[in-house]
Amino acid sequence: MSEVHEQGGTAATRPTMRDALVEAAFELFSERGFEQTTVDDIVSLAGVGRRSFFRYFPSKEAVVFPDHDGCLADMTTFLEQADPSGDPVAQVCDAARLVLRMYAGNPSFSVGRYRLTKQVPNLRTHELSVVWRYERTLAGHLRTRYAARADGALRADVIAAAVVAAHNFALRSWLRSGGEGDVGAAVDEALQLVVDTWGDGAAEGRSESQDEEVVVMVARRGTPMWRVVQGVEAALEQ
Amino acid sequence: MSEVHEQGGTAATRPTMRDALVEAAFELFSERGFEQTTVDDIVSLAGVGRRSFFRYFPSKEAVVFPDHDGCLADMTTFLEQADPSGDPVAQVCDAARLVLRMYAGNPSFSVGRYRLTKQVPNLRTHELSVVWRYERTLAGHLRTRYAARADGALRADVIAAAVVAAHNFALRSWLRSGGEGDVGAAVDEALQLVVDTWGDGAAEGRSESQDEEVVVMVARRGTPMWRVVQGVEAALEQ
DNA sequence: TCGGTGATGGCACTCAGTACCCTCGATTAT
DNA sequence: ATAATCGAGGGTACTGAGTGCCATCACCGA
Repeated sequence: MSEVHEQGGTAATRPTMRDALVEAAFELFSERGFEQTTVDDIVSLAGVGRRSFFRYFPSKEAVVFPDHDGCLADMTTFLEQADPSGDPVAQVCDAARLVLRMYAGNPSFSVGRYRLTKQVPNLRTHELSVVWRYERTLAGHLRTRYAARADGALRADVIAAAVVAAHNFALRSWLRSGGEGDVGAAVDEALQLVVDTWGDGAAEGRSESQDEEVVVMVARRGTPMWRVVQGVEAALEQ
Repeated sequence: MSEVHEQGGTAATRPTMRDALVEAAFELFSERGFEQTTVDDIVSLAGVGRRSFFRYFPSKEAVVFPDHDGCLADMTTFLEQADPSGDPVAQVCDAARLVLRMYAGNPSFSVGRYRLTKQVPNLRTHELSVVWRYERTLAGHLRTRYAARADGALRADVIAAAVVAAHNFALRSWLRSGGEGDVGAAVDEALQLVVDTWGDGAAEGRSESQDEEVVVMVARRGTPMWRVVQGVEAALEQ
């Protein structure tokens, strides 16, 4: 387990300039707005050259989301190390909680950023692409775990979208409140809906394990046969 | 029911210039790529002034999605006119099918656009914001319909995300294939997963109709598959 | 001390997007 | 009929994001 993703090498050398840029950017963004702030304004406040800004951030929007690259990498390694026999839905929920932890770890920054992204269309769009990468990462994990199922890829995409939606629902509610209350509990509650619906021991009726010998398959009349077989197969052969 | 959203007034006057720009843009995009094409290239091929391009499209990316504004408006009116007593999940699925119809109504255009958006990050991001508007529209409908439930807003967001994910799963598969096969059926099948999970008469409390609707198959773990299939088949198809 | 490497600054350039103003044609009021 | 108005489009010039290229400087191994 490496450190919590200090993307530089030896701990304290790299962050200086990058952090200075982020700090300067947020100072200007919050006092005069995103679109009213030019990159030249940021670099002159940070006391660095203009060219250096684009060495650290690919665009002016990216400086608003400086921590997501590392978090995405953390999520990726987390899922790679996940137990191949555990409930994949629970695993992607835990992966989503990594993102939450990042937001909750810096409430004032997160709330400030939220207010900013809410107002600036460009930032909203950029946030969508950030969220999209998380969602694709979760979906990728689920796809490999559901590879045996005929509808595995579809299930993976749907569940990943549901997890992200539930996570964002609770997160945004917390951000809207200004960072008051227990986000962790709120996200747990929201994700519970997804786990109850899609996780192991939910849905098409593996009736818990009251016996360990019996499997119950529930299907609506008219369900295509292949779908039934799939469900039974998944339950029996796992 | 107005016409299928001819956003101009008297049918044939408006489209000329807008369509000419779209056509010119796609010709250049497909032959030399999106980023290698400037707005000046487009307007000179279309034979119009540069300023006119930005009168019709707010950005260079927007010309790639010329039909989504109208489709979003159609979706909005469709949901406004939806039966307040019908299954809201089925309604948002039908709303999603409006988008599908737009894609399916012009396969070659849709496939060309897909190949483009797959390669160009800027276009992928722009597509995300387009999809996001659809999702928020669906979620808004579900929120009003689920207003009575304590977790209504959460359910609305999760279901909307699931519908969009299922729709896009089938749509993208079709686009990847170059437009071969029956998209409608594929989307129906994908959305069925969502309806089965979240729609009226699914999951949580639909024990009231368990008699004529549901079949329960009980088997011991280790039962040969053919025996299970036999039993289920007998129960389902009698 | 020299050469290499990586981080940074500076300059110039392209191009998206916008503000402002012009032209032209059609409609309408006087 | 002429003038005023208005809407669609063209043209010019400007801002600012993002990039390519090169110079500089610090550090480091030989």
